[in-house]
Amino acid sequence: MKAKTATPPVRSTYRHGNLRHALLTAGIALAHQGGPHAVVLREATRRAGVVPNAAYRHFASREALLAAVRAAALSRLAVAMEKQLASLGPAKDTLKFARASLRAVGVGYLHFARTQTGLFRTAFAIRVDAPSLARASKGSTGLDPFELLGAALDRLVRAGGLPATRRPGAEYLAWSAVHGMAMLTIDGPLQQLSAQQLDRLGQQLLDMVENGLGVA
Amino acid sequence: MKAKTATPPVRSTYRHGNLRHALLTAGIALAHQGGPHAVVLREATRRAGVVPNAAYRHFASREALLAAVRAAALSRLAVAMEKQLASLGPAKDTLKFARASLRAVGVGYLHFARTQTGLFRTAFAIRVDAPSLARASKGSTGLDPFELLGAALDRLVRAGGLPATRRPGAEYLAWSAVHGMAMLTIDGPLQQLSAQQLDRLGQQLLDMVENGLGVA
DNA sequence: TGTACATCAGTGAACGCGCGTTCACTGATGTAC
DNA sequence: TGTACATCAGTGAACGCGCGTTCACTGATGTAC
Repeated sequence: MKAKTATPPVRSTYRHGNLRHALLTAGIALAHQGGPHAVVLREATRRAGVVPNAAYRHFASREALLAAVRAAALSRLAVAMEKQLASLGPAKDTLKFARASLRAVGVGYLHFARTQTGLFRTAFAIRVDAPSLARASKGSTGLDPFELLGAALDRLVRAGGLPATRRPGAEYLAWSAVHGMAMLTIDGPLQQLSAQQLDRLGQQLLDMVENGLGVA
Repeated sequence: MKAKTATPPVRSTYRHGNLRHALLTAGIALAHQGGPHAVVLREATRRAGVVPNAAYRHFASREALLAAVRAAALSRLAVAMEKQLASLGPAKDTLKFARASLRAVGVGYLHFARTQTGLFRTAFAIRVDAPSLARASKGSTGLDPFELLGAALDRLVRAGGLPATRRPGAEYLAWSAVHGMAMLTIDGPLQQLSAQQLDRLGQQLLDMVENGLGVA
């Protein structure tokens, strides 16, 4: 069960150069394959080829390192969602495009949870509160995952696809559905489904959300 | 941060009597206030007033104790859902009753997650696969949480409230929505909402599920 | 009803573990003159 | 362009921690005769 680093910690210079970055990278790698629990300060320093307490020059505590990793994970989630949005191609029909945007956000979320399970777990470890989410967790468009969902819903309202009266709270409903399926996919009974089956079920879920929200 | 047991470990007899039960009870209490991580074998023995290794007469490992606690947590979840179902009163209109049943299942789930957070977390720690769920995780009606949901959906189909063609997979869609909201309530941005707001949002979620599933 | 004995639940002591964190240090770097 | 020096990134050694788990034991219990 003990993970050995492939790259031996070789270093010619006394100074590391960019230890903070190296620790963060190592932390992300640990989170990637093992979730938040695997983000172990000593292991991160080992991978960076540095003595354990060296980490304290850059992070106040293990918790601080984990927080940075979590922010990075959220940022990657945002990027994954943006990638799905970008794959939509240019908008011809505004309404269709708006609907497709909402679905793309959901698909990106589900896909990230499935393929980057460790990071997904880390992103939602213990608590996601607005302030901490606001930090370095943005994607390349400058929006965090939650804001991307909100923007998609707003676009849908503007395009006439969602009655404005149903807009308030809609992000929580849509997020719940998608987040729940993500969780059941990585921890629950949906684990044994194939990628294809999961894709189909994901589409059914998005159908349910659209219909349930009253999307035209 | 160190939790001291209120009841001192007093025991007159050499034999404990029912140590297995005492350990399980202690484990449940630990899970209740602290989630799966708080289920620490040594602490359970401390609370049972027994030496650490005594636990090994009854559980093969810490993991075995945790599994038993998890099953108990699932069972309590089932009971919570059954309680909501029982509160419906006698059925006059079959269709109305069937719809109310589905909602009751969801409300019970959400309420359990909110009020028994530690146990809810424990029930869904790491993996919930069908076989392990089948063990001692039933409620008083002999159904586990997932089966209760399935039964509610079946009843709805029989009552004509849900087209049979939409039945397959419906439990995963409904479960996703409710499970997601439960998670966001205990770990996510829904934490700061009041009980009243959460109740309202929960009802909105169930509306979405009904509409989205095509419930008549 | 009384005694001998096997069973096995709980004891006592001890392990090795890797973790996060603290301390006083050393020596490369970049800046001021 | 050359030297003196302050800075502070990384070192080396060591802690205490509580954990899960193993070992050989002891002594109460219940059963067989």
